[in-house]
Amino acid sequence: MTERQFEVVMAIVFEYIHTGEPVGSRALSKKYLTRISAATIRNEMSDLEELGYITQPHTSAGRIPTSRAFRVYVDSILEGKRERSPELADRLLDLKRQRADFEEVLAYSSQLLSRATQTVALAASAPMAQVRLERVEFVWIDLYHALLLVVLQGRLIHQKLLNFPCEMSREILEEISRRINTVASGRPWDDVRGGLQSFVLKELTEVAESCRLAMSEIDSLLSAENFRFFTTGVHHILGLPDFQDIGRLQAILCLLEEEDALTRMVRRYSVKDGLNVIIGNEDPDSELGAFSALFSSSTGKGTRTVLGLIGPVRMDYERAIAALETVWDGLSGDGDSDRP
Amino acid sequence: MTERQFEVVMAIVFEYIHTGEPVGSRALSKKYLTRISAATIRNEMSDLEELGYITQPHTSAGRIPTSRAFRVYVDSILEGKRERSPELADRLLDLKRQRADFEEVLAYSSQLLSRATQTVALAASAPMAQVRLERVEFVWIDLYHALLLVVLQGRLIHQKLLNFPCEMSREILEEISRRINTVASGRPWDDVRGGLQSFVLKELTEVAESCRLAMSEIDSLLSAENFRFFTTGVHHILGLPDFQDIGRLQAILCLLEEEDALTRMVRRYSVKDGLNVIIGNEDPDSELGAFSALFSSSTGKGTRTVLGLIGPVRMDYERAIAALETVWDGLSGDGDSDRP
DNA sequence: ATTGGCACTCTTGCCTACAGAGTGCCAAAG
DNA sequence: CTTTGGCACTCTGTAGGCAAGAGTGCCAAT
Repeated sequence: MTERQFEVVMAIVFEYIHTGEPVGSRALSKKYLTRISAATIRNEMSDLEELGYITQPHTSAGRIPTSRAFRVYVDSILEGKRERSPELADRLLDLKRQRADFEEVLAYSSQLLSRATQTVALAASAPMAQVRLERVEFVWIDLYHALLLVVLQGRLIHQKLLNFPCEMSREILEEISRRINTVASGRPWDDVRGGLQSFVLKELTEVAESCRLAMSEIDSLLSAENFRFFTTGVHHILGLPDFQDIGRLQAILCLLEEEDALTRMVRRYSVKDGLNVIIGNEDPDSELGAFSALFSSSTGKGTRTVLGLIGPVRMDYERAIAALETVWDGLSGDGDSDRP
Repeated sequence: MTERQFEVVMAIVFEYIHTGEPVGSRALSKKYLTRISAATIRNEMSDLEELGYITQPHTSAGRIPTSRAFRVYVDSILEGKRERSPELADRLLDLKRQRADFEEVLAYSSQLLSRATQTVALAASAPMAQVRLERVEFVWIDLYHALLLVVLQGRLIHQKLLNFPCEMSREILEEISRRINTVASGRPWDDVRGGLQSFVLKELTEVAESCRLAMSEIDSLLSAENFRFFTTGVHHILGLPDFQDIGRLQAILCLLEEEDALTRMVRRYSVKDGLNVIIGNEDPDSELGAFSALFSSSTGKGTRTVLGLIGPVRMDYERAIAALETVWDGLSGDGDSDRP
């Protein structure tokens, strides 16, 4: 692709993002590429169509960029340096000042991002296999129930109400906590789970069944699948002019309502740390359909954190990327040691 | 309103619910009221329009029932006895068998109801002012943080991560728990909060600020406003033929995403126990717009539980009411003493 | 009080015509 | 060989006109 073809692609994507309508050669020549005439641009466009960067909805309409063109556009934005949008800075100060529960911070980040970009925002975190336990606690409720609390590094807390198959006194629960904490505190769960299981079971044979239950619940709480999601701003995408036809909206709503689907998506598109951009149906297996997604993710202290947004393919990537990076900085920043 | 007018209203509503189109006199005469002729029905319809039960979208179109007609229709359904739909019974067995966390049961009920009715379902619970505390527990995290657990009757657990303004040792936290539990266990929070506050503060002056924080957090956890919502099935209402026009959808999505708005609505429309039906813009202040809502609610053991669904005004109330009652029975049933 | 008949009204779908926008190609100029 | 202006062609979207269909309102007869 020549330098000039690149410029044409960039101009087409830019114009299309801002108008939503097929872009004609004359408009390009007038608004962006005044040096070259419409006829020349027509020739270039003809070539670009063959190369798969643009398409015509029908003969004698302007051109629409394909996902390939969006990819070029987005990559070009990502290459350059962006400055963080200053409007969000104030809000981020609040976010850092209130040293709240990390889950609250996630929820707030999601809200912030959604409002800033007018798209659906999504924040999530999940423990990794290498996560280190701070402490495990059983809060006795009654003879058959206890609340299992797993405190991870960085004040992340996971919990589950347990229903034991046999009677469990307060003392036995304390005994189990003590044993688990002795072995597991400060160590990666993956390293201790094997030894711990046999150790606890051997010592406490009369409540073995309940112990096994407790161990397996800790296991599933700490499994890498166990993302906790915060989605915000679904109503924003209803207002977009792109989605008159409701079918696509329905598809994305189904996706957002099903935690399994979200998990699949997040696991698939945040494999490498940092900012990932997934465009429309660039990947035919994605469940995004006519939507694009940006994900920023990182792994720290055994916890995987993801912040992302989902919007129309024809979204203002420049603004979206800037907003995501700003909020991400606030979320993962080492402001006051609130986070991995 | 005469007996025959009532029949006409019922027939119009029934037909409109099932076709979605204005109902003409001829169709009524043919399908529902074969004894009387179309002309007679036209006369009745003319009267019913004056009475405000039906409207014409334009001259020479069929009639559309107003919210007043829907009210008559729904009241007539509610008067009769309904049998519980047997298809849901199997699922409810599962729901009862797994004696899970009450919040999990709520979430599952919401899913069940949503799937059964193809509408948005909503389940919620909140403590009442008269709620009795089972126990209060502080789980020490570090010198400045603890997890506050408030265990209510019926194994309902509320929690909040606290961030203390001064150092709090494990021992002090245990001391505070012990004091609170001595006074508050098994008693209504409203009765003890006043005395408790001064009692705890007097004894533990050096950590007074932190104690005050803890007390006020318990207060807000137990405030009647503090509903926990589970909404499911938003994608269903996108498929409905009624909402081509996206504006109304956006309104309802905003409502569903904002907990404050949901709380307002639930508090307003579940004042009396049992089944409440709110129709379209029968109440001009409601934020439902073009939607109807059914709410079933009850107060038991100091906890208010609400199960409801939101669908188009033109919804199949008969099915919806049956489904809601079935799931509600399962949710609030005394199956195995899991609930208020 | 009820009913059949008839004129009137309003929507919907369909066809045509037409303006507008954009391309593709060609021939001329650089 | 590249660039450019010109021109014919194609497709969309909109507006107007027309006919069919559905439903009402009214009136006179039962």
